[in-house]
Amino acid sequence: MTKVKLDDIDVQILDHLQSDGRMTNVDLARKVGISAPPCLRRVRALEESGYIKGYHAEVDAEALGFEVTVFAMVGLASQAESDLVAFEERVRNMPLVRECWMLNGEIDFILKIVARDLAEFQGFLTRELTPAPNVASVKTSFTIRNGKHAPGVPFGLPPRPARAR
Amino acid sequence: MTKVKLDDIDVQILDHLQSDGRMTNVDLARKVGISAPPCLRRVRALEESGYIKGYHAEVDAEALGFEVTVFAMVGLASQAESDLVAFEERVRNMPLVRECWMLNGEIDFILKIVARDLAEFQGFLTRELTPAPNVASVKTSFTIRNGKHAPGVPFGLPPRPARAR
DNA sequence: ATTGAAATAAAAGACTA
DNA sequence: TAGTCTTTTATTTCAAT
Repeated sequence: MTKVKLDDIDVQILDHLQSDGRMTNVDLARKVGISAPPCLRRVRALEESGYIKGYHAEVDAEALGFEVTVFAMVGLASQAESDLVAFEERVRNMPLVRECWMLNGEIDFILKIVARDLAEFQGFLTRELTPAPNVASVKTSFTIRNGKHAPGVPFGLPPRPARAR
Repeated sequence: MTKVKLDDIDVQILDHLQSDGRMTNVDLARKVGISAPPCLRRVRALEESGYIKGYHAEVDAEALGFEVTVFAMVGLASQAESDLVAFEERVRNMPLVRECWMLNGEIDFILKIVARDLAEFQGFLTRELTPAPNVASVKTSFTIRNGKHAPGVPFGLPPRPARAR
């Protein structure tokens, strides 16, 4: 099911779809230099093998009334694997938590939280996140503004930065 | 150009496209309960007014060989607005920096950095980020794994959590 | 595995209500 | 502003190389 290796065209397809997920297949095919049918087959294969996990419209949070974005650093009392998994499962059911990453070092998790306003965020923090089982510490940092929001991964780098030339 | 107010159908459209950005207009129209042409007109209006900023394929970073995701907390020497903007402009030209948020408090910026491997990240950190003008401090936290990655904003919440009922 | 052509389906536009 | 009809364009399948 999973393709063994991606060739250069596959990577170009991923790069283009990462930038413009609604590009038509004929445009995509033209840009990567093959005809439409094989291009579509490659896209389907990339989807089925999991290299493409989904497609999403990027919305303007502020314009839609979500004016509060906060990063929360969460420390847990127990770092047993089952407790880490339980915490992840819990945040998966918290709509305001948009991203959750497990970190090394002192802090156990970093969460990206999006709320309509300060009241909504405060209610979430004091009634849902802080009182959650096993949560030992929560430190929050409010975002002032977003300076860059690039999707996904940095294709188009030198695969290995040449060390000496 | 910008629509004055979004009605319930517009919000449903945004919610659906945020979850599945390649849904066909016919499917979308059916799900929100209107016919295809007005649905497409709404989508175009949402795009042109900036509520929809773009569409992106979500790719599997690890499967594609990007095994290092790091959050970096960056403090600047000068927080004059022109210097803040200059830093944002600089990270916009760093492909490994995928997101940049300005924060309140001690730390000035949080960056999400994606690299293929530790060597690539270390090279970036020591040769590009730390030596950049005005950078006073950089603290990095490596991610162990991703527990949740939801796109965009939490539609489908009670618009105001009822305070008493 | 790609191409080129045919069939199907969706998107875009004109018009009506 | 929504809906119906029509045209255009894209997607998908299939035969052939």
